[in-house]
Amino acid sequence: MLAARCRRAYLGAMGTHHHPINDTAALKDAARTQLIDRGEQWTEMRATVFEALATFDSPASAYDIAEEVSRRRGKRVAANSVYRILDLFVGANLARRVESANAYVANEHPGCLHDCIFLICDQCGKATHIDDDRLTAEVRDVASKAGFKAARPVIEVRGRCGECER
Amino acid sequence: MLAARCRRAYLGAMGTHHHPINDTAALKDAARTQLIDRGEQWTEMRATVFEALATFDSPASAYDIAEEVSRRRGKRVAANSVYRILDLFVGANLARRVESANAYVANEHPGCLHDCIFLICDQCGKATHIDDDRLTAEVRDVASKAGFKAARPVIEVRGRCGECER
DNA sequence: ATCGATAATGTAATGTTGTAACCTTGCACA
DNA sequence: TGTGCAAGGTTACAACATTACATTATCGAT
Repeated sequence: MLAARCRRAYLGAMGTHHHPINDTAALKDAARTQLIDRGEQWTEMRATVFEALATFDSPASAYDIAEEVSRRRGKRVAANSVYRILDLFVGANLARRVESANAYVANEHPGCLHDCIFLICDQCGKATHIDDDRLTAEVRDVASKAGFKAARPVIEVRGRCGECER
Repeated sequence: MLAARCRRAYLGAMGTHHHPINDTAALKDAARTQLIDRGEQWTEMRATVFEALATFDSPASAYDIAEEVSRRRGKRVAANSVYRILDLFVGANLARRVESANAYVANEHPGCLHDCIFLICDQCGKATHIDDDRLTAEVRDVASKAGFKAARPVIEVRGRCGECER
């Protein structure tokens, strides 16, 4: 199962590591399990939002997602409903917010709680996700040395991805 | 002069360092010089926007700034005028955008081009700015190793400042 | 000094992102 | 059966950002 696998990776090494790539179905299932474990419900609506989110290949705005969910459900779903669910997902580590894009991505390894690093291409808009616990620990450390209690590091690198750079 | 002083600090060491604190007048003067050096005009409007920006003690939204500028000029100044000038300032390193707050802060050392790290307090809203070239270089390096050409690292730590934590 | 080119700012409208308040539905369980 | 609560719907609005086009200011060339 995804979460266990990730935990192993997380505990095993403090350096950069990778997560297996998952198809949407497995990812969705992992998300469902994760949410239920937290005592939350896995409803049709939430499932649809998660699926919609997971099928975008770039960070998607809440409005993008609302549109996709509306399409899938065959009826208009308002943005604020989507926001509620996205907030829930972010809180449960099923999704992440990309601050510099006002957009969201599915967490490829639900339940893992790394601080994460996003590389966002200004050309094609795609975001890739890196885990580097040593580096994020350093960011927290620098904050801490400044007398600041870090709750949530936001590390997002804007630039050009390999594809677009070529 | 500020810029020269900063350049020395920047070239001199690749580690954490600090910049002298400046009063608004000196800061404004440094900003003016910096902008003129880039072949841009230093107009009344721009001066007012810069002053307004510099007097906020937390990151200010474009609308906050528009309001303050309106007050100072005694007539309504529209948000888009402010956005234009803020974009110019950001491009000239006179100001920075805080992505996770949709807001702007004056650059305390105009003309310096560090990647910067912000610590933003979720309680009081204040942002403090840290330069740590070693750490930001590492962030760029991690991106680079992933085949990504880093243009602009966004490193913002959300949490509690020393004041609020007490 | 004035003319013309260009840069800066104004005006109005609109698009996008995010929240708040309140209502309805459906389900669990006394 | 009722009643309590979580999820989601509806409506309205607040906050952030951009676009297109008109007007005014600035500056260099003459």
